[in-house]
Amino acid sequence: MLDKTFDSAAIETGVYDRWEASGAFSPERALAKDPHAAPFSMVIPPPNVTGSLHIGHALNNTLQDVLIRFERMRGKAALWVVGTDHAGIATQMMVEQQLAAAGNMGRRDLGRDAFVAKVWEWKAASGGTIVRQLRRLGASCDWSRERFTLDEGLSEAVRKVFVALHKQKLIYRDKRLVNWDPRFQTAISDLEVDQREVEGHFWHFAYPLEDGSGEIIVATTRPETMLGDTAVAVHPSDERYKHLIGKCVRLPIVGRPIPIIADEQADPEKGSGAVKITPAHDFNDFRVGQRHRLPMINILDPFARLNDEVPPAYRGLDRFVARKKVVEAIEALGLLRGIETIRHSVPHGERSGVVVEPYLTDQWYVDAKVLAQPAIRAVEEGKTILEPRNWEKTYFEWMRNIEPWCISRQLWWGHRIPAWFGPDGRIFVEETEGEARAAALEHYGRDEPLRQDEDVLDTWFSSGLWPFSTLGWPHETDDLKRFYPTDTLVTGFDIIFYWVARMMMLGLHFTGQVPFRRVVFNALVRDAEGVKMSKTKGNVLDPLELIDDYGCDAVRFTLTAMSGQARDIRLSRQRIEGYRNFGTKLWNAARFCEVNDCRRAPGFDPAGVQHTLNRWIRGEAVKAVAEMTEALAACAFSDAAGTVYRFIWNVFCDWYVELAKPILNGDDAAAATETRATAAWTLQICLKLLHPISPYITETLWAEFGEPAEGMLITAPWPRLRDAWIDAAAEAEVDWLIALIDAVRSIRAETNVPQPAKAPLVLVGAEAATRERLARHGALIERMARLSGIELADAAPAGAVQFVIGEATGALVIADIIDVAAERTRLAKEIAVLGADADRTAKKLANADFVARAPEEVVDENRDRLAEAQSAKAKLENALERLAVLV
RNA sequence: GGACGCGUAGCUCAGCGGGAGAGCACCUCGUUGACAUCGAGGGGGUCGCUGGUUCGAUCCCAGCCGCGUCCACCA
Repeated sequence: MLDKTFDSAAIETGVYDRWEASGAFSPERALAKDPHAAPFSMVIPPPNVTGSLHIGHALNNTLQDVLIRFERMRGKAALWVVGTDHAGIATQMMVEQQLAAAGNMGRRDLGRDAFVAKVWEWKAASGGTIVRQLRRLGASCDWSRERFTLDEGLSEAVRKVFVALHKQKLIYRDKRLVNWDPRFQTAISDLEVDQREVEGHFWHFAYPLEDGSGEIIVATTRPETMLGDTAVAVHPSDERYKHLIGKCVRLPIVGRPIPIIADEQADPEKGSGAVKITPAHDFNDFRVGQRHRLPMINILDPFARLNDEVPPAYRGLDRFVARKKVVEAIEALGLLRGIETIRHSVPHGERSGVVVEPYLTDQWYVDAKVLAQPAIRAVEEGKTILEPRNWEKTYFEWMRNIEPWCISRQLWWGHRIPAWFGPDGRIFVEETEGEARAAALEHYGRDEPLRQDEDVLDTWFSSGLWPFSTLGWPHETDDLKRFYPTDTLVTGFDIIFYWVARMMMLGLHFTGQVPFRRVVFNALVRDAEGVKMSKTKGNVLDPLELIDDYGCDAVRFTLTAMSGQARDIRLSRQRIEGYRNFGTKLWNAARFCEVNDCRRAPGFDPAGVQHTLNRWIRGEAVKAVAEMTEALAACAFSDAAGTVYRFIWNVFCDWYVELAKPILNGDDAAAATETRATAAWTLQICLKLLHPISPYITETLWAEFGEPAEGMLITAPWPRLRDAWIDAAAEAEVDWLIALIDAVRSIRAETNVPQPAKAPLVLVGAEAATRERLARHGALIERMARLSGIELADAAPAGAVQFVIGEATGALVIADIIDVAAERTRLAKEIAVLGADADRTAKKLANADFVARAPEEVVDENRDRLAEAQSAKAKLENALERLAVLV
């Protein structure tokens, strides 16, 4: 017996464990049943191991779970690979903070091995948070295949890929400017740099010419970099400076003579037209420096403090302290020529939040340009489809202009780069130290000490291998053969470059196949005001808290329903509440079935139902299943949610159940029996259709209303109904019934007939077919429309309120209650509307161009519309006349 | 500077060539045996603006206005 009230918390407990114990999450189950079951595979965007489930994860994983549950029910060998990402910087930072907070030794004091051990300790103790939370969300991923980007198998894949790319010269070492994060003292990739608008200043400095013949003015937003200037550039065709090219200025403070050079980099339109060149600390200046073979003076240490390349007074100063001091010194020298306050964008480390510095170091790079070509082609050729399709343009744009990818990080937590340096700096890149030694021995002819590269790889390097490394690559495993390429990747568009593009490049290069056939980008979740949720803003909605408050099913349904093609979702508690009510509605519909003994009838065949109502709902079910199947197959999640919502609430509950009541309580035992079985059958369809989105309530109800032979709902077969079960006659009849009941209800409310009062209905001008329908459903109509009886007549009785239903006119006899003036107004309004419609349509049909050019069915449709409007108008006009007679 | 997206009912959004829909909110009525986390009914929109294409434009095209995001650049 179902509880009277629906309590999500009560039904959610235990269900997940039963699913997991049943083996439903693994594809082996489907394969045992059918060894030829088509595979369907997906890999989870691995959440950071440090993470906890935020609303974005909730959305992303709900959608994946909807898909995998749907495909599983469709009988596919459905595999959803799960796992976590070691998240280099994020994790290292978190453990460092915890060490500091606990008053422990810092990372550097601890030393590398001890620190990394601490991180593993932390991972073992607390790394499982997000994984537990995924279970809470109902995610039906295959835990037996859970992976971690730093586990042994994935590490093997990483080493293999690195070494192979190195041997193919697609990974190389280079000394060039990188984005340096002074907080973490590591290089970061271009993608990890955020441009942030800040208040700043634009300082104009005069650099005196060495021969004392004058000065040249340059401008900068970073005055401290002048200590590393090695030239001043002017545009070659700039007449103002032509005579100075080749001369030198004496760099203030430093006293170093530096040349005035001609380079296109200098823009005559900007500032003075002359620009200071600091090759070691500016990306543009670096290129100028290369062109002119200028000295590159690195003036910073890894903490962005000034180093020994600058005058003693500045050494060891923080860059911002030095900045102030340089300005003061320039001013004291009388060389400050102006200060402007400006807003400009300054590069910040996205994780550290500090200003990053262009910094000259040796780093490892991937030649992304080469790897990008097949990845571009695969999308051009449709081997991988990005949805919504307009993301393909963004993808192409980035891929076609891709820059070398800096993959080394000066961190400790991550995949250590498999490169060993010999005493002379020669590098041996091999998968193991043993192989590196062997290579070194061969090269040197004797055993020389080797030192492994201290750096680790960018986290995205290992996540880039995720779709195939998790399936066992580089080994030719059964999983790899069966499940690669994966089918669909559901992810956020914010990581299209970081992750999707890299998986495309690495996947294609190492497997020769695309990593996934379809990428579906889900929206970004924002708060009700459209602001991106963030902890600092305090506008986060915690999905776990929402699950506690409204139930997992409601949260999942809300996220699914709101995940349209739009770029962002504005989530509010109110919205979730609405969908929580939807669950309650289904619960109560099931209770109705229970109370009315609508239980599955063994051997029931929907093909054989006789009663109009049952033939009708059978057809509605066919349509709902078709729509739902199409929507889910196309990842049109919000359409799917809308379809099942309407079918359950507006079709099944609002009409089928209501219309079934008189039958269930009526005298026709055969009809009642058939209706019980049909109701139970329809409820099963409802449960199946809703299950991918709201798995808990449906699984719970399935325990009572499901087919025992089909087992748990999670693995029950998706409904396959016959189109032939759509019965046009039944559809027309029930549509008519609904229209009639709607019309009566509407009139009653508009004319303020008290809710409990009953009135007789007179139908005028009903044709034979309508009379038959009336005979069949009279009792039902009386109940639903609260009528005291239905009669057929040639004319409406005086004082009745009239309305049009098909070819007939309905007359509600409520003379004792009627407000004649109000009724006249009502009729006049209706007539006016119909008249306007008729006029417009008539005008259209009078247009020769329209009749000649519009498709025939549109013209016919308008003719019908005109006829109907005219006929209805005439009937109401007649009613209005009779009303006048009455008065 | 380049790219993408969005402006439709009070709010959030769907529709994307043939007289605009949903949910929530609002108003009225209702404790009939699934459900007041409900039921019945209702009000509310020159579909951002201006042109163009078309027999016909919320829908297609162009321009403009407003909002958002990403990329690049800013000595």
